[in-house]
Amino acid sequence: MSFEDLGLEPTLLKAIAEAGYETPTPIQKAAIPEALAGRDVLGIAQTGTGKTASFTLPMIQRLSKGRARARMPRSLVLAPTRELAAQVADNFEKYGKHHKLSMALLIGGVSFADQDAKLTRGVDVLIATPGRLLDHFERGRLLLTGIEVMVVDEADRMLDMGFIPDIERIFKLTPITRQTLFFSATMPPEIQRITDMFLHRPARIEVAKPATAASTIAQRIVRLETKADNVKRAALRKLLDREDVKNGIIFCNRKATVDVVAKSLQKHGYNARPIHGDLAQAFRTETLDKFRSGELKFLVASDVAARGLDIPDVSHVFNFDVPIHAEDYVHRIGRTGRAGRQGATFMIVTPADAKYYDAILKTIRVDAIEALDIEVDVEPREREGRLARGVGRRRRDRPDRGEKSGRAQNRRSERARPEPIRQESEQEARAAEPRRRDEARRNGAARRSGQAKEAVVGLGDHVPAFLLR
DNA sequence: AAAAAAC
Repeated sequence: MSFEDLGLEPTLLKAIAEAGYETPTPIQKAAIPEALAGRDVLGIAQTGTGKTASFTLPMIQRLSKGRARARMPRSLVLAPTRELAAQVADNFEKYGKHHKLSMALLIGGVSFADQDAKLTRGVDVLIATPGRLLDHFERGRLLLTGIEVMVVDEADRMLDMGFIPDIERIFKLTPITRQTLFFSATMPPEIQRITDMFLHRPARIEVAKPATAASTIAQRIVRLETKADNVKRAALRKLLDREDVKNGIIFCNRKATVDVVAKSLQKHGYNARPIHGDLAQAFRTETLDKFRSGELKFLVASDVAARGLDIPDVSHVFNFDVPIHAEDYVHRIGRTGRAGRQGATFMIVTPADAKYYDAILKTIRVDAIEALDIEVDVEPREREGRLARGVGRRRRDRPDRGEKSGRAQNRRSERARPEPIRQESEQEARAAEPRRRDEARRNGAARRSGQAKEAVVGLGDHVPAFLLR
């Protein structure tokens, strides 16, 4: 079967051919005809399955007829992270090159005015992260009543990130006549509830996971006797030197560790740059561009880069820290060995990581990881790296149990909160942030005091997993 | 023991 058989028009077929694609992937085969017929689609698929094109192609075809009006976009794509949103925008550019569709990318960290100017001119395709989209909406710069097609990408990740109330709200701002294309790698109950509520008789399309890690990825670990970061960094350098690395991603659990490791590697003469959510968006974009083009060899990353990012051809993945959740390990190592290529991964494991490492072994094949001996001639420095270990990091408040209302507790704990030691980050300083944190605290309080069965305002009955951790 | 997302 080829793209010609899916019902796509000649101009699109031309763009697909020019991009070098010949055969549609399973999700494209199944989803494109349904979407072209105007049906809602529920796609259960992971990244790497060709899911982005399965919604951009039919959208371009549908939107090629008609014109956008000022401040009333005709379609909307929601993505969980800025990088993923930008990637969807690239996809529209690639396949829409022979159409004159207008497009706007609404993500945080970049100029508001430019985005607003585009909205004023009218856009066919709006691609956004939920926060910035609602920001524009609340300022009255945007109407969602003209939405013909709405796409939710990586819905289960949005759930993890606490975006579901926002998604629900955005759904309610769009007309019920819209076509909805909804994608998620898994279907936890809360996602099921959303699809039951907002999708109309969807075509349910489930595709197999892309080839599992074990086959093309060589997984190895390095055991260290200490968790001291300076020793871990020395071990990392040894690894980088002994391997023939074309390019590699080095994952750390904390943003502060990402910064320290990247700085340290640079100091030792390695071509490395950090990427995580506290860095300026321009820097994030630039770093990713350099990494994709080959100008940058080592990307030191938080889990912002673990999922979904389309970076073809990474030869190595290094886990500087053992990820706390086993599924993150799978996502991290999945950055290499893509499209049948060979990939190599290494992870530094210290005695303190035993519990998390065991959980990972249970998730993947137990015999899949090979241990490697590395000589490290560096003495552990325990006191070093205050930031890297999160000392002085602002703690999330723990509301007391008791009969006080959630609101009263919030006010009390707001006052009791100690001054943060380090400077507030970009996100933490946001004016509306307390709203979401209040919600989280209220839900957390209800849960802890055993009232979890009561419906939770704004989140439905389900308390997202990240609130319970 | 975390990260992600809004001037």
